[in-house]
Amino acid sequence: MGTVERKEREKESRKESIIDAAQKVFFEKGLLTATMDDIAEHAELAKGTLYLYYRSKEDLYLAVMMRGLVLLRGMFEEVIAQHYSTVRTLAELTNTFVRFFEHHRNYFRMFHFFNTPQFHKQVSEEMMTACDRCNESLWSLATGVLERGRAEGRIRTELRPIEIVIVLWTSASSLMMRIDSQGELFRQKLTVDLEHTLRVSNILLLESVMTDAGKKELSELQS
Amino acid sequence: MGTVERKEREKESRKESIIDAAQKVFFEKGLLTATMDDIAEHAELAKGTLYLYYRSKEDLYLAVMMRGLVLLRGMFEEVIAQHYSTVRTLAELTNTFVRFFEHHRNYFRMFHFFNTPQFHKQVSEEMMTACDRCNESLWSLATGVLERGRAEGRIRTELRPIEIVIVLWTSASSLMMRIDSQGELFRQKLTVDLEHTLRVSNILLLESVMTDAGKKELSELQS
DNA sequence: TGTAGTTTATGACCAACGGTCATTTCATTG
DNA sequence: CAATGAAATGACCGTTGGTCATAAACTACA
Repeated sequence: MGTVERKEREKESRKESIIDAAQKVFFEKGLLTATMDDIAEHAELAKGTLYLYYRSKEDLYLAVMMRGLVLLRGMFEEVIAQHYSTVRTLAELTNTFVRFFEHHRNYFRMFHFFNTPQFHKQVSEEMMTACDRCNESLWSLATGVLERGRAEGRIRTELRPIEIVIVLWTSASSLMMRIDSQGELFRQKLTVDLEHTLRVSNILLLESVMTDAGKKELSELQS
Repeated sequence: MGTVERKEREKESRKESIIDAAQKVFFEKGLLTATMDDIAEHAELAKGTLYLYYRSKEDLYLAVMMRGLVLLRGMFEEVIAQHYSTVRTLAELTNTFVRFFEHHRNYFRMFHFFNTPQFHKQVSEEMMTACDRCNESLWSLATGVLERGRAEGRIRTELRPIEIVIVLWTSASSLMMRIDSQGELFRQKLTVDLEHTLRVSNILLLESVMTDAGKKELSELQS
């Protein structure tokens, strides 16, 4: 009598196929322009059915965004699995984040709304904590590396590892967000290449949290 | 026959009083929750009248936001007028930005939407360029200081002054934005004091764009 | 296989809201 | 005091997120 289990599986796969549809629509139109009717049509379901599986449009949006977080975490894990030196690992993690931005921009864009104040109110408690957990597990990969670097005397101690992650992540994200939305404007009106700004800024930030030993190793890596 | 001039003045003051009403409502409810009916009521006008003066809700929002930009620019100008040394001026500008965040948080919050991709589409061309100009004039205050610092050999040359401004501004803003929306969460769940993170991160960033001479002067200022 | 009972799906419907426009009100002018 | 033009109004519209009474599909058991 595996009926219950089968139902469970079916429910799960239905949820997934709804996310598939939502992803297509959100990627194409963004949060504000996408409509639930639109998603329902892509999912070949009635609108009401969507609400049996997700509490709100925003919940659905976050469900898609979490796929991006999981993807990025996988990329981070791959880097760490290479067992580079601490300093090199940090540099590679930074580059990986930039690569994620370049290759999976649709997912990256979704991260922005997670920081929008008004956005949170539309989201269910469960989905919010699920996202928080996912985000935390991502950051903890980096804090792990930083702790090792601290023990090795490569990382300065003014900031805790978690604080360093926050600074690096926040600063890189917001610069990439700006590239995404205003990159062309900056290039044309101010002749600024924000991609260049991003690369240099990442290096400067990394340097700024490293001891002299760390800086030395980092600069050797650049060449 | 100053009729035309008087009409012009009246129109201007009507626009201002609409912004007054909009400001009250936006401060209280934010962009998404605030409604045009709400603003109309506060302005003691019919909703249709608002649209005689502003093209859209978003235009109105930006009109309020620009007050914040102007206010901040004034604060920056005051700092510069003190004629501190270049390094000290930069440090003071950074602190001023943080102070603006602390004392005028309602304005600061509005800055966020300016970077939201979907947001731009609802905004009229004129309002957009007006904001751009305002923002530019703000940033150019800082680039001016940085250029002087460069000439004095206090500022590194890997990044152009405008790029440095972008990095400092973007990174500080996004950290403050996070403090605003998730500060308590971080304090409770990760025991992280993001205000502390912000202060240190600002110093690290400043250091990272300075030459040794600049760094020396900066560290003397801290004590 | 038939039927009672339960789960899942549906789409007409609702309320809220941004924005419009025909109509009215007000001010200016000669 | 009309005549003319500008400014203000609010009923109205289309869109959209979300709901819920009803229907369809599926399960379980006799």
